[in-house]
Amino acid sequence: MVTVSTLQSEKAQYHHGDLRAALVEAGLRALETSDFADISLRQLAREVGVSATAVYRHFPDKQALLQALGHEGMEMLGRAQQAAAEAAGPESSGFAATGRAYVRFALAHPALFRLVFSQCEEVGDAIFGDTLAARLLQEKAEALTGGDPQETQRLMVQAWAVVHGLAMLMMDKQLPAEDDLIDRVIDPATLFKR
Amino acid sequence: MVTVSTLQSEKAQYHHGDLRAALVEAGLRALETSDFADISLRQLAREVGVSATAVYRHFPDKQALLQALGHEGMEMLGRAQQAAAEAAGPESSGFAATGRAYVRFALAHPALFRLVFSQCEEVGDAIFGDTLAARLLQEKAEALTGGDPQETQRLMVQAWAVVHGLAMLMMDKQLPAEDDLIDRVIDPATLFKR
DNA sequence: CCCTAATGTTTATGGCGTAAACATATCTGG
DNA sequence: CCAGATATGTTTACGCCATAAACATTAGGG
Repeated sequence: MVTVSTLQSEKAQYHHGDLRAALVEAGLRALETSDFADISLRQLAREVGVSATAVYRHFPDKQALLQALGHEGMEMLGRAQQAAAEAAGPESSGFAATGRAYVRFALAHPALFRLVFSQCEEVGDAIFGDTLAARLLQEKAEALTGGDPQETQRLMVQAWAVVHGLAMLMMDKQLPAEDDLIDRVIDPATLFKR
Repeated sequence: MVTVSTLQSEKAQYHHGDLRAALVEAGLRALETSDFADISLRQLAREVGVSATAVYRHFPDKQALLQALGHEGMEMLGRAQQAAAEAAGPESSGFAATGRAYVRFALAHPALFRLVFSQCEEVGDAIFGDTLAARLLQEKAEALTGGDPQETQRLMVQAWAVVHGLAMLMMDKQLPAEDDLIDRVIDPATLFKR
């Protein structure tokens, strides 16, 4: 329990050290137990031990803080996808593993997942941009369509929509959040066989 | 412009007539232009011309008002599905028409659509319960699986997930909200051929 | 080494949800 | 027909929130 930038005692210091990072960290922690609609700047400030308005030295407004949290979440999701793709190896079914990782991430961090999609308009680009998961999916789709770009795009959108919809419906308790249902819905043998 | 329960002049009356219905109506109107996180009881009360706390004679709290709005939205969505199913006729492709109607409803009333799924846990039951759309979908799914109930359920969940995910991703600007993309993704010739 | 910019704090404003006490209209039974 | 009782609104009040403005402290570069 030591402050970041100095070796002084733990006595209250006027300057925090790295308030911005501390606020983001506190925000991510809050999102593990609260919906993002219930996050308050004052509460985060309190948790970090700083006055309510100190936040505004690092973020122009609440929206900007939420955006930073969303960006953080987006990178976490991207890393989860990447890790799943790597763990699955380069076989063609690796794509399904990334789909399952997508849904599991949403169920493990629902508030953060929702925040990501309500704050960032480029999640797809970030996740599908130039990642292993993206290459797996595109490879699979192209193999099935013989290279037709229109059809390839359709397959990729369908795949994304299925996992995103499944994640949403499970988070919203429209479907039971059960692993075997996830596995059955994202089974590449049925989802991509045609 | 006449009050509901009396024929008196339009002068301010102590009693409103049907405040509950007026609040729901105002709420639905507000949801056409604002996200549901931004609607306030005080604003709705103002619009209806009543004191801020009058709301509490008809709803225990804000959550209850939102729930009522969600219920209303759920029925609107159900009617849209039913209408689409009827308009498409009983051919097997009628199912696709209900899917397109689902996505178009979401894009036409995004705040209401989101509210429905954040307030009601039984949307699927309400929409898929005993409607024409539900019968079309189940028929189609059973025809493809030869009656296997497990497989039928999987197909139905996949179908719901695709349209729900597509709606969400388009609302969140992750995908362009274009009609021809909707049509291509929900084409029964590709979505259900296997 | 001082002074300037960066970073925090205090104070203030207006909006919000909601509880409590009070006011008025409608309904219901004698 | 009329007196409560009940339903429905209003006023007032409280504590929380986001945010703006003015002020305080500190760190770091000429």
